[in-house]
Amino acid sequence: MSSDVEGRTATLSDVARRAGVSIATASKALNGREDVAAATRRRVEAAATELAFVPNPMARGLLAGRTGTVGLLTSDLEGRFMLPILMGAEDAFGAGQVNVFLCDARGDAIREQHHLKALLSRRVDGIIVVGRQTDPRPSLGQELPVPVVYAYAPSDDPRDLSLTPDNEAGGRMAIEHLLACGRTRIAHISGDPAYAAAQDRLAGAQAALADAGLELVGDPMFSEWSEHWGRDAAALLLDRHPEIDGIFCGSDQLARGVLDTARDLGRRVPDDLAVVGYDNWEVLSTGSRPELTSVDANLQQLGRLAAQRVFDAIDGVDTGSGVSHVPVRLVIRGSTIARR
Amino acid sequence: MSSDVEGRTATLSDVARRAGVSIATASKALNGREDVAAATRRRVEAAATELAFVPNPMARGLLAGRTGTVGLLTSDLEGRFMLPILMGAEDAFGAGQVNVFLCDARGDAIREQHHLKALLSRRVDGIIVVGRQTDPRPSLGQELPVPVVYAYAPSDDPRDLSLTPDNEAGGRMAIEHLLACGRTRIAHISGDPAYAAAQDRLAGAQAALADAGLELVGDPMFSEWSEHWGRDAAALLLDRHPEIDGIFCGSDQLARGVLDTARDLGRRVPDDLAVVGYDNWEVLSTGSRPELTSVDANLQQLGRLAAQRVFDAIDGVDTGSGVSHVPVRLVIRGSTIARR
DNA sequence: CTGTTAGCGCATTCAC
DNA sequence: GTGAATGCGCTAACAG
Repeated sequence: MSSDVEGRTATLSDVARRAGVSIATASKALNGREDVAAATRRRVEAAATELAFVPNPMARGLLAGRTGTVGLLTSDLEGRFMLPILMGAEDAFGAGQVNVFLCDARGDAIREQHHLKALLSRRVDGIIVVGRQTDPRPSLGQELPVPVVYAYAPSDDPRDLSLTPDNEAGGRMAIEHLLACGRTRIAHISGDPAYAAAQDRLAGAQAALADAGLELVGDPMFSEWSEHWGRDAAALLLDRHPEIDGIFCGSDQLARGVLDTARDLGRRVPDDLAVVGYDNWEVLSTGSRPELTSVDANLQQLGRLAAQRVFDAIDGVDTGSGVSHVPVRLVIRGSTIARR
Repeated sequence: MSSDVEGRTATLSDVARRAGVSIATASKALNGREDVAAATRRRVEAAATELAFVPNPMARGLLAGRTGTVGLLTSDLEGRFMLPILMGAEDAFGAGQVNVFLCDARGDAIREQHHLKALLSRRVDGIIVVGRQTDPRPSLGQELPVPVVYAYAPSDDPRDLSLTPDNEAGGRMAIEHLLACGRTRIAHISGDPAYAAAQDRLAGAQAALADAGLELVGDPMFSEWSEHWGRDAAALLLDRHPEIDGIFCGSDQLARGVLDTARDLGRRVPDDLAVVGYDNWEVLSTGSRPELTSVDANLQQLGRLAAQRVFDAIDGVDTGSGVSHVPVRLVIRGSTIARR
């Protein structure tokens, strides 16, 4: 910032004047076009460096139509799922000289439209739409002038490209791990049954049990995604089905509640009762006693992938469409396998 | 997006043509300037609406020298403090037609410089620097062409403007509440003593106790910001000082650990032991049994304030400098006052 | 009150 | 090889 011309930040014409050439030549030289003499190019480049010249992206964008920016349109920044996705996306874009506009719709469709307009008017090159649940959300439509990728919450229109965690695989994985730990009398506690996430995880769990010739003990316990419900549901379940030796929970909060109740009832975890959570929300999963085995949705990876897809689409690569399920992984801790 | 002209997004000249006026008149009408006949204005506005006209910020910025964008430079998106600040800032800016560039330095000074350059080359009108601790951080310098406000982590240069939570007031508040609840034998458990936050909260607590002619019971217990340490520290404290009737914790995680230990030892909360946490991290503070009284740093408010300061500075209002301490508030729940 | 003119900073024809 | 001219979309002067 030190070598500005008269306090302004340097412009291309400043560079041209200093190098003793025309604006057009300076432009060509700096943009690496061929039809410019090597010596001239060096002079221009030197001048640009001395003036700390940085092309004005607005002037450039006005012509080119490409801005090197993308929009991140989140439905609601609150909630723990946004952040890792945001990080992944920002990371992937940042590495590619692209800057990210962050827009938070606060769960409001009107505001979302407003932000969408703002992003388009700024001529972003692409948009990632991040939802806070894995339930399908309304598509932004097919008429947009830039590629759009939906992350976490898939679009309800199959012509769109969506990336969402593979909750069914997560459910399978949790059960298969419990089975591998020798548990056969397994129950399931989850949150709001209206969530696709709750249903998908349950479906995966039931499929895995069926493969082993087993069934859930008791009915799946649905209510809300809270620690309180985890405590209450566990008390009810263990009272009615004392034989239970494993519980798969639809979230880490629920699992924390289950651990609490298990302790109250004198059930040792993992010896008497193995517990698996979901989300791998570290503050919960590593703060508990014992620490919590949990399914991790690889959200940061999901964010990076979404960014990659947007990149590809911008470059004209066909990225396909439909809902793509991103693999999840199981993080094993003391609530299923005792530490020595 | 439906009424675009020939597939392009509508431009001012499209609007002007449709309204049967000149471009300049259309511009004036839409920008609310006075010297336009009411009827003309209505015609232009109608045309703009029909064409879904949105002014191109790049063209606009090219003239104004102002882009209507700000940079949010975070040291590390991870961690729970960023999000509310981000939300507050995004909210405040979004309301003012300003869009936010999000840059995450990942705790790396090199990457921070790189992002700073990118932001400046995009001609942002201002920058908010968000740090993840309340310890002073290196200033970006005084030579920047745009106003900078530091949020959460203050700058180490008093010529900069910084907003940071008033941790000392938070400490005072917690103790005063415990005193008001009739507790007089109060201990303190905190995290890493190298954090300014830990020291400031302690200082506030000690000052409040001194005002009441009291002292902390035992030494402040410092180690790490974890639930595990909360459990261990509480066990140690209650063993050595069984008379303790109140514990002020430097974080909600610590407080959760304390609650756990209290239950193990058969101490009823809040009857035998009142517990105050810090941060009001809802997943922790409202999931516990009983729910946790906690100091809330009003981070969203802090983000909004920071945005407001940047606005003011952009508009040439003198925003002063130095570190400004944003008030905190106490959220009272069952861990200090029993619910009926 | 309205329209004409000029120019923000840059990349791109097209003559020279 | 180089430079003069044109225009991206818009707003600020001024003239009518």
